[in-house]
Amino acid sequence: MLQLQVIRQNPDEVRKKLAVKYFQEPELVDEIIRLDDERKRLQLEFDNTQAKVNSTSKEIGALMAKGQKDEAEAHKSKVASLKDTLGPISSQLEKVGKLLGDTLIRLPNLPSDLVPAGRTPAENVLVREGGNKPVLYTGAVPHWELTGKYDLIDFELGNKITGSGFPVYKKRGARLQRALIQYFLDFNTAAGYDEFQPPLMVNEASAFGTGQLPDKEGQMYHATEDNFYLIPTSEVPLTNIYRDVIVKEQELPVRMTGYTPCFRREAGSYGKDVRGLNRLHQFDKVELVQLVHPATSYDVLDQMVNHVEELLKSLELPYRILRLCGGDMSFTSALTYDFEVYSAAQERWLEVSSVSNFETYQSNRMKARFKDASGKTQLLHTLNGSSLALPRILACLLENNQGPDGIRIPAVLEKYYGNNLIG
RNA sequence: GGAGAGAUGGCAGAGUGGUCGAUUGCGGCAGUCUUGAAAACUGUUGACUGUUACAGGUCCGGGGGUUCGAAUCCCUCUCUCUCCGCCA
Repeated sequence: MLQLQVIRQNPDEVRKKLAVKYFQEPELVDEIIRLDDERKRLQLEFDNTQAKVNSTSKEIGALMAKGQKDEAEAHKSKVASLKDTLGPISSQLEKVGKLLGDTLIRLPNLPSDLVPAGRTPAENVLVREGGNKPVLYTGAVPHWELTGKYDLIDFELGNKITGSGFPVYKKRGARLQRALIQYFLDFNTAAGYDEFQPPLMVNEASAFGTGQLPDKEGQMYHATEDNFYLIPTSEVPLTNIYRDVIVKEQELPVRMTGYTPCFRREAGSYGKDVRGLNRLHQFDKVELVQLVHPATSYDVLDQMVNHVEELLKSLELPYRILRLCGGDMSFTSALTYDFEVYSAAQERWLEVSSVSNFETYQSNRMKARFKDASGKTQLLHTLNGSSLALPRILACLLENNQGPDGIRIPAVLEKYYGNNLIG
C-alpha cells in the first residue's frame, strides 16, 4: 500500500500518477487525507485524556502508600469520570483507523515515471527483440499435438485425476520439465541468488503482504478448513520471508530464487488462450525475488531484465521485451517488463516472464525494512521476476525445434536432459 | 489425536498488581588504551505514533475481561516445546 506520508505531501502528484493507471476512484485521495486528519484529532484527544488517567493513577499509588485514603478515593472518582469520556473516543478512533486502512489499500501502486501512457496491451512499448523466428517444416504442428505424438504430456489423464488445466507430464516430458527446472535454478544461483524451497500454502497475512488479498481471493485456491491459500507464485512465500523483519543495510541486497508449482484458478478464461499449455491451473515456475536499498531498485530491475534475457538467449528462443503501459500494469507494480517468446506453430507471442519493481508498495504492507547507515529504519524496495515459467517455454521449445526427425533439445539443456533429441 | 509446560527487546533470560518500556548477560555501536588488532574499561543500544523540537500516547504472542492502576490476575485464540499415539 502507498505511504500515507507520500499522499499527504503531494496529493496532486498522486492523483496524476493514479490517472496513468486509469484508476477509477481518484476521490479516494482526498477521502484518505480527511480520514487521517480525523484520526489525528481523535488520537490527540485520546492521548491527552489517557495521560491524565496515567498520572492520576500514579498519584493514587503514592497517596495510598502515605495512608491518605480520602484523597486517594477522590482521585479514583476523577479517573472514573475521565475513563467515561475515553470509551467513546477510543471506539471512534478505532472505527476511523480501520476505515483509513481499508481505504488506503484500495489505491494501487503509483507507476514510475518510465511507465508509458496507454490503456491496453497494444500500447505496451517494445524495448527490444532477440533471437530468430524459425521457419517450420511443412509437417509442423502445435505443441498440443506434439505432446501426444511423442507421449510427453497427457491432458486427458489430468482431466480425469483432477480437472482441466492439470496436465500429467510423462516419461521424456517429465524428464524435460525436471531438466528445465534444474537448469533455471543453476543459472540463477550462478548469478548470486540463494535457492529456497518455500511452503506451497500460505496464511492470510502472507497473501495480504504481497497484495493477493484482499480482492484477488478469486484467483487463489483456498483451503478453507485451515484458512490457507495455495500459492499463485513463489513470490508470495519468498517475499514474505522478510515480513516484519528489519535487516541491516550491509545485508542488502537480498537475492532469492526458488522453484515451486503455482496454482491459479484463472476464473473466466476460455478459447485459444487456454489450449494446451497456454494457460494452466497448476504450472511450474522458477522465480527471482530481491529486496534492495531504495536507491538501487531501478538498477536492480535492469539487471534482472538482463538476467532473464540471457536465460532466454541461452535457450535459443525468439523473444521480445515489453515495457507495460499504465493500463496494462498490475495493481501492485511501479514498473513492469514482460518477456514473450514466439510460438512458431501458433504464430503468436506467449508471455513467459514478468519482471517488476514494487518499490515500497509491498514492503509497506509487510513491514519489510532495513536500518540505514544513520540508524534510521526505512522501507525496502521489493522486486520479482520469473526465470522462467515452464509451460509456455516448453510449448515454444517443442514447436520451434520440431523437425521431421524429432524435436531438437537446446545445447544448454543437454547435460540436464541427457540427450539432444526427442525422436 | 491425548497429557503437560511455555510464549518478555537481535539472542539468552529476570520480573506474580503501582516509580517496569521493562534487572542482567551476550551481541551491536561509539570512545579510552594500542603502531594496529584483541583483551580490559566507559558510555550507548527496541518498534510504532506524535511534535519545528520537547512533551505525550501505544506495544511484554493475538483478542477480550477484572482493577483507580496489569508484563504480572481471569477468559479465549494462535503458536512452540516435552511425553504418549499415529505416520512418509
